[in-house]
Formats: sequence, structure tokens, C-alpha cells
Amino acid sequence: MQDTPSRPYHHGDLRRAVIETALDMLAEEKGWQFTLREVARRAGVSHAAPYKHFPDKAALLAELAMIGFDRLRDALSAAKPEAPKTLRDEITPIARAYLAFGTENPALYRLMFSAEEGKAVGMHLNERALAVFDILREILRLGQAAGSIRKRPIEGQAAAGWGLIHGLTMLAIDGLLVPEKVGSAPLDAALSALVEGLGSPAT
Amino acid sequence: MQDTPSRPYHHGDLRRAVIETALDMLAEEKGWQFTLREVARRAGVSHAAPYKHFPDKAALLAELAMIGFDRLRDALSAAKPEAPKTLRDEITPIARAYLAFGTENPALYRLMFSAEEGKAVGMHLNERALAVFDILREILRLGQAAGSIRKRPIEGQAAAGWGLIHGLTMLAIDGLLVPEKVGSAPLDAALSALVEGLGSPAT
DNA sequence: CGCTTAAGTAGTCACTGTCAACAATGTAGT
DNA sequence: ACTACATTGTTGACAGTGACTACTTAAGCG
Repeated sequence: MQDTPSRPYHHGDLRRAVIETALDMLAEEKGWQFTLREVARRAGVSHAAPYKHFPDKAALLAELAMIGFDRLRDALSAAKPEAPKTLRDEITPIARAYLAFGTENPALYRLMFSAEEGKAVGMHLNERALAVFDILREILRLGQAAGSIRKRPIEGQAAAGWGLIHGLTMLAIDGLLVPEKVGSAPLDAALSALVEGLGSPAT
Repeated sequence: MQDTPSRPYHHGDLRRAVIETALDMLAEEKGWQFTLREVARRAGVSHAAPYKHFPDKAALLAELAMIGFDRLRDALSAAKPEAPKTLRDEITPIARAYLAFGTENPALYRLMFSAEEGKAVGMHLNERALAVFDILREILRLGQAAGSIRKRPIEGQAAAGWGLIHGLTMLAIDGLLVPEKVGSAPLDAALSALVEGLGSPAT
């Protein structure tokens, strides 16, 4: 190209630039189209440059998904209350943070759960995803130890909890919860059901 | 169909043939690729023939999604027990049927919930989707009238229930529930939580 | 300074969705 | 009956995509 003194021939850290550009495009969420060429165009490099850093498109998407899971885990950790008095007080802010993450990053969230799990990438992705899962599992474990949660197989309880919030998030993303109409009623009701279902009867 | 001596120029009922071919391809689920040209190829017509029946690819996908919702509704209606003794007995077979539908038609199920909802198509699609929703809402309404379900806003309870089963189904499709390891424990646990959360304390 | 090598480029290929022009078929009007 | 027309399917073309290869350039090393 002609004169572009600002950008050196060697981008320096094109890998990171590609990822950030891609994340920006995901955030804009213009109908969930994602072309590698568009990413390269936006990053200001040629359409084949990303191939020097990612073997193919799926690899980039997998990377983005993993970053998404990391961010989700961080968001949930940050939302965890310090000294919750009840199980509900402990779970509610985390659930809200989860739902907020999904609705604020719909394209990214969808990508996270739409990556092919048959590939080798799926293994690593599942690791990150299960790290999110572990947060919930830990809460249940401590709750059972403290006696505030029924003593039942944690795997099932955790799956119920994750499934519930994941489903609500997906429905919200798909516009089937009509949040402007329903408000936060579904989340509150769902959490009530969950807390009352998982919590010890004595509580 | 009978033998086609030399495929007539006019297919006769290409619209239906295209839809059925597409559904077959969805069922095969080879990695969620869906090209209009492949559908036309399989249906034995030229690559542009479907455009005489569908304005574009999205229209065909929307049609498929609607059919999917109709089938799901039928499956759930068929699974509804005649004379359930408890709330759990009533909900369990329906939930199992829902999960089975999702795991047996993963590509179709995903399509149903991935259609763009911003378009005009989304309105009709939402109608069908909400018809499924109504089944759950009706159960809750009757349950509240009979006193077996806590009297709380039905919208929230229904959202909780649908979100739960939808989330479990999606997780199962994405292979994050490792069903061969966990078995039906998540569903059972989730239903326990839901039933105990929604059901009246007296029950 | 000259060399190797990583980083970026241009260009190709097969494929897709879509559109326009054309041909075959069925239908209606006189 | 026999022609005008509308319907339906076909062919061919276009731009855009992901993947790939051969080429060019810059950067770092001896």
C-alpha cells in the first residue's frame, strides 16, 4: 500500500487486534453475520492475514467463545455477595449478573453455546464453560454443608440451576420473554421456585 | 411418489417437496449447514426453483421453524397425562417429551430459537412459540384453581418453567449435560426443584 | 552487510444466495 | 379449437464468502 506510516508493515500484535475487532463486531450484533474478510477489513489488513494467526474461522470463533466464558465467569465472581444472609440473597445477584451478561452480549452469548462440540476445540471450550458451572456447584456445596440446601446430588441441582438461568437468558435474547412487558417478574419467579425447591424445608 | 418417467417440467407440488427435503436434511444434522442449493439438488430441481415458492432462504427457514413449533406443541399435547394424581406426575411426562423432542431434533430445535425476531416473520413465529407456552400456562392455571400450585403471577411461573426446560434442552443439545454420564438426574432434580418451588407447601 | 524467516499481499478456486432472462407448461378467453 | 397469458422451472450470471497458494516485504540475526 502507499503511505501508511502510522501502521508498520508488521502489525505487531495482529492476533489481539483481530480478536478485539471481532469482539467489537459481535457487540454491534448486526444480525449475527460474521465474515473473516470483514474482520480483516476492519482491522485494516488483507483478507488472508488472520490466517497467519488462526488456522481457520472456527478457531477464531472458538477463541472468542472462550473469552466470552472467561468474561462471564469474572462477571459472576464479581457479582457474588460477600456475606449473604439467605440462599436467595446469595443467588439473586449472581443470576441477575448472568442474565445481564447474556442480554447485553447476545451475539457473543449465542456464539458461546453454538460452537461445535464435536471438535477438539470443544474440549477446551467445555473446560471454560464448566468453570462457570463450578461457581454454581460451589455455592450448592457450601449450602449443603451449612444445611441451607437439601442434601441431594449436587450435579442434578447444579444442572437445574444452570439450565434455568441459561434458558431464561436464551429466551430473553430471542425476545420471547418480552422483558419490557414482563419486567423482571420471570427472573424473580424463577428464582423463587428454584430457591424454594432447592432450599431446605426448614428455612 | 410413483415412477417419474422423465421428471415433468412442472413438479406439481414443489413447495411441499422442498419443505420435506429440508426437514430431512435438518434431521440428518450434518453439522448445521443448510444451503438452498443443496435442498434444490436433493429435491431434484434446479438451484433457483425454490425461489418461486419462497422469497428467500430466511423465509424457508422461518417456515421450517414454524412447523417445528407445531410439532413440538403436538408432541407435548400427546404426552399430557390423562388423570395425573400430583403436579409432578402431570409435569414430568411433558417435560420428558420436550427434552426428547429437542435432543432428537437438535438442528430443528436450534433453528426454531435462532430465527431473527426483528423481522415480520418473527411475529408469526412468536405466535406459534407462544402456543407451546400456553400449554404450560394452562397447567399452571388449572393447578392454581385446584390449589396444588402457589397462587402467584402465572406469567412468572410459566417463564420459570419454560426457561428451565428450554435451558436444559439447549445444554443437552450442546453436549454440556453429558447425558451419558449424568443420565436423567438433571431433569429429575430440576423437576423436583420446580415442583417443590411452584407447588403449594401443603402438598 | 547479507541472510533467513516471519508477516502481509495479491490472486485463485469452489461454493453460496440472489436475480434476470428464457423456456415449458397449464389455463382462460374468444 | 386455438391463441394470449400467467405460472412454474431452467439456465446463466453476479457479487461475496472461506480456504488455499505463490509471491513480496519487513525485521532480526550472524
